[in-house]
Amino acid sequence: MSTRLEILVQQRLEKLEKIRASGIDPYPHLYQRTHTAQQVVALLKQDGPPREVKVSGRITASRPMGKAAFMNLSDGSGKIQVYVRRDHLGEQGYDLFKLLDLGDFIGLTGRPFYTHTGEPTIEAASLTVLSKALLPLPEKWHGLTDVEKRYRQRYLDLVSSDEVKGIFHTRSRIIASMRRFLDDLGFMEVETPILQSHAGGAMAKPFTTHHNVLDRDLYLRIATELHLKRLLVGGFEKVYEIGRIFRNEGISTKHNPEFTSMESYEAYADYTAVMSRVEEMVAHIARSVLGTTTVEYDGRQIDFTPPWRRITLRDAIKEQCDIDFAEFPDAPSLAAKMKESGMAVEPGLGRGKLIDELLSTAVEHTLTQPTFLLDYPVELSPLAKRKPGEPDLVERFEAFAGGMEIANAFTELNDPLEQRERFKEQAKAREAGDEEAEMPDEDFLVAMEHGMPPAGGLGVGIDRLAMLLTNQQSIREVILFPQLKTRE
RNA sequence: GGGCGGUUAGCUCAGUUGGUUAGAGCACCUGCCUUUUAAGCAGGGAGUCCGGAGUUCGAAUCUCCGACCGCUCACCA
Repeated sequence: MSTRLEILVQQRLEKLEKIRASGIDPYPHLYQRTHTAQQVVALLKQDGPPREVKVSGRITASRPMGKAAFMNLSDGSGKIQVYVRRDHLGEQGYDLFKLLDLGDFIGLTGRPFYTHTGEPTIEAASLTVLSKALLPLPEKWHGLTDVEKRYRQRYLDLVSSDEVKGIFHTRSRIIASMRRFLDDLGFMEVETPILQSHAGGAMAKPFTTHHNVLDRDLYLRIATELHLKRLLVGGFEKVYEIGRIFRNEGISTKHNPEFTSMESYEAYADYTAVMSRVEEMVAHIARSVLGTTTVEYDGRQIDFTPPWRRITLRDAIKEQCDIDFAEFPDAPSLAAKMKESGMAVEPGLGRGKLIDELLSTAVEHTLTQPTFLLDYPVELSPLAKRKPGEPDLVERFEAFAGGMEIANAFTELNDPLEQRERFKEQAKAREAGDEEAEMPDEDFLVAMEHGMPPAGGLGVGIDRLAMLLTNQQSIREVILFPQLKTRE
């Protein structure tokens, strides 16, 4: 800590002591306001004689003028100007005012009025210190622009930027709107374990942790899928879970090691039913949160109005790079074709991974408008049901918008014998070095052997949906406390 | 993990070819000011120039090593 900051803190500590010395508790327990800042502004617009109000908030600006001063007081609703006058407040009250700093929380009583310039203002009759701040806040005009500091000390970012506050408010409303949409359709929200002995339900590397008393390694979940399906076995026909998922993979503008997903499962539905559900849900959320289904993202308009474009993965790849993967029944021939088209192909990849490669390198970034890609290779989807008549494919779709995947869904595999076979294939891939291959989960298989109804399942990336609906190009702008390296 | 860029006062930023004591605005302190609003006027204090090593008579500036951040590529949702 530099000398200069120490001086600023020392000055505030001295003021704190002076407040204490005058018999005032600078950190009192309770202050019951009668109005928020916004309510005071509304009150002033009404007719009738102004009545006294009691408000509280943080001092965010101060303009002293000798024996009077104006302050800006910010609370959760907005800000209101405060006028303090020695004549009105009295000697003692004005002395207390002089011991206040930017950043302090105060309460005050007074009558609202309009100044000559028309600013809604409260003339303070009494001041109460609610919390003395010891450290200075970021500069009032530019706020906090140091990106690292914004993430590490998000509270300062929030204090100094209404825009940032707005993004997280919107995120909260997106999730609330999603809950309401699902609840209204009769879905039941549930909670399943984050600590798991098998990290299944997705192709991803898990975080490992350890339970001391049981002396067992556990994984942080990489998906909620396998537990939600157990609930289908148990007889809950429409369930969903909104929760944190952990994946031990790279960090980027589109990836955080922990992120929020919504997974839902509906008995007696298939992926076509889920598809309409997704487009309706996203349109509903956009409408209820933003008032429109057309949003601007990264300089382009995205229209979420249903129906969204539907195209098979095969056709989408054909469209972008003129490769029809159906014509290449095995990995070597597909890899050869990809190399022929000038693509760098990692050796040893299976056919499914090659197709995934085509999707992510050639197709994904082109999908600005909401698009469903349908029918994925079975190797990539060990938990999805095969497409009738096309044994290499499963009934699966992914939804894209703004060049990002935002949802993944399939008709759920409910044949326990086939599921067991699929797990075996995944185990082989894992032995061959594929760390992302599905871990066989015997307990889940036993559940399925007791009978799982046909069902449609869905996973939505909530952070990415929030990015799209708030026009943010980095996932860190929609996660309050994104993962950063700790300084050594 | 690779490439490129960045890190200077509490905050936002300048800093010339390597050259005197590293500057400005906000914030802070003192004085004046009872309708201001990025209040104003006058004065003042405040720095581990990200860390370390090196080159040099002399380094915020050049070189090397390291830390962290951003963008981007690869992996992933």
